[in-house]
Amino acid sequence: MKKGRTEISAAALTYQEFRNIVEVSMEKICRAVFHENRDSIKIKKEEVAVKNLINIFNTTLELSNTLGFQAMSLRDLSRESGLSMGALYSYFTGKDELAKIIQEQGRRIIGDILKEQVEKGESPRERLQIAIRAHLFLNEVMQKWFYFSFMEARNLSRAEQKLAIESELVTESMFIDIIECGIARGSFRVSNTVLTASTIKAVLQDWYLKRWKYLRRKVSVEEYAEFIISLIESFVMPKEKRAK
Amino acid sequence: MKKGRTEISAAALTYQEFRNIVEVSMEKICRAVFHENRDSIKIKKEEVAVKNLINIFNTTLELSNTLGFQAMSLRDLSRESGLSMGALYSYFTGKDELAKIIQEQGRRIIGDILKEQVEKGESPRERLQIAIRAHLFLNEVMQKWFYFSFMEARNLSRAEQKLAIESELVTESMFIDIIECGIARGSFRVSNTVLTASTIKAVLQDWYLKRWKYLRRKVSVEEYAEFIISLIESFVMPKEKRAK
DNA sequence: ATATAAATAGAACGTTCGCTCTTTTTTTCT
DNA sequence: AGAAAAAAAGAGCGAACGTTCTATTTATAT
Repeated sequence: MKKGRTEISAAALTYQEFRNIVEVSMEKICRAVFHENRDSIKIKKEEVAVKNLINIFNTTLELSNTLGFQAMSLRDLSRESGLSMGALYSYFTGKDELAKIIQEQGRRIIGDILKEQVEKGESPRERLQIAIRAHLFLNEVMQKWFYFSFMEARNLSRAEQKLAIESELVTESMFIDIIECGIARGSFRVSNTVLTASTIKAVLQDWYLKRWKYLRRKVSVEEYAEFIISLIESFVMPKEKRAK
Repeated sequence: MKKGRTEISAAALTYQEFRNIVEVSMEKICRAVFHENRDSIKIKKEEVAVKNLINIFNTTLELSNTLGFQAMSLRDLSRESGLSMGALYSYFTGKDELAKIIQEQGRRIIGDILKEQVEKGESPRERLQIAIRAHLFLNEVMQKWFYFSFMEARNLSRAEQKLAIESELVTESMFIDIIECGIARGSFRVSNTVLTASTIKAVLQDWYLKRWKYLRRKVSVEEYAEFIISLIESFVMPKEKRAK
């Protein structure tokens, strides 16, 4: 058994297993984007479209993470992706729509995977642990997307901003539900459920916002996950219940 | 005594007192900017320069917080500040320098105030409480600056980025020192000092990164401060030592 | 009141941007 | 192999940007 890992959540995925799930999701998502936007995408053949969409999304995330989406010109994207300006415009109708699609599809992957994972847990404690690990592993695997999503939210349309905010609150609600369930069952004791859930989100978010820091210090995502779990459990659980 | 406020840190400032300190600092800082850049600023009279610098900085922060600094054109800044393009360029040599000056002066205010406040505390517990409150109160008063500083760090020069990172690490070191001192005196017990300090920074940062959330929920900065203090103390202090 | 200095105004310049459109290249099908 | 369809290429367009420059207005001093 891994250091610091409690037996209680053996059902949860490891980080490696997570990587594969997301890898597969990426292609599925690009295929979905292709089908949903058949009218605006000028490409007919699915294989060609999916291949280039993956390229475009990845290159956009790469460039946006260093320059910012605004500062990234479509000429930059053209050069780095190897596609001409004309070719790019066969895959989306404009720069704004490109950002919109990336945001939407990312939210979809994340929502699906998180929900699926958390439902595996049975006790509130187990669900809390799984939720923290799953969230952090997602942050790690899709780090560029999370960073992009957070930094570029300002430049979206009002409607898109609402969706991003809603998405944040839904994830937070997941933690609120887990905590409330734990309180009802007598295993948790919390002074302020909403602030507690909000704080959990904040420390999880730090993983992708300050990745340079954790990289420099050689903190692994598993190590960080176990630390955050111990921090939160020390706050929400009476000491005698925390023994393994 | 305020709800949730422990007697131990009566020496710490209230939020209102904090507001005044920063208000005064702003004019002092603009006066310093004027004197330090006398060669590049084309304005001769100090009163005129200081008045317009305050205007320019505040308008820039206002616009940058909604649009982003990149997306803010100098024509936007001209319109909103009431100064013409020509006038603007009498106060700085270019858009990049404007961002640089704002970052530098903000760091200066924050560094000065934080250090001064924390030195007031005597016991590690008191210093930890003061540091958390001071940091949060600063985040609140200078919220637009913090948001600007975080969001626009990518677009600075390499040298400026180093300074921003260094500044983050210095603040973190302050928490590390407090915790280590607490451990040495036997009042704290922590599994990982660096990660603990890092986590404190993360939850403090959330206050200005997600201000919309706390505004909507009507959480006051004082309430948030007391919550974070209770969270951190439950993690770093054995239960028996936390009694008031 | 007038001359001088200081500050502001805003048109003009060169560059780069998002985006379009026609031409060329590649692929597919008979 | 050759015709038709699909995809990629990249020059070109108008708009907006940062920046500069000269003309004009405002303040100061004699």
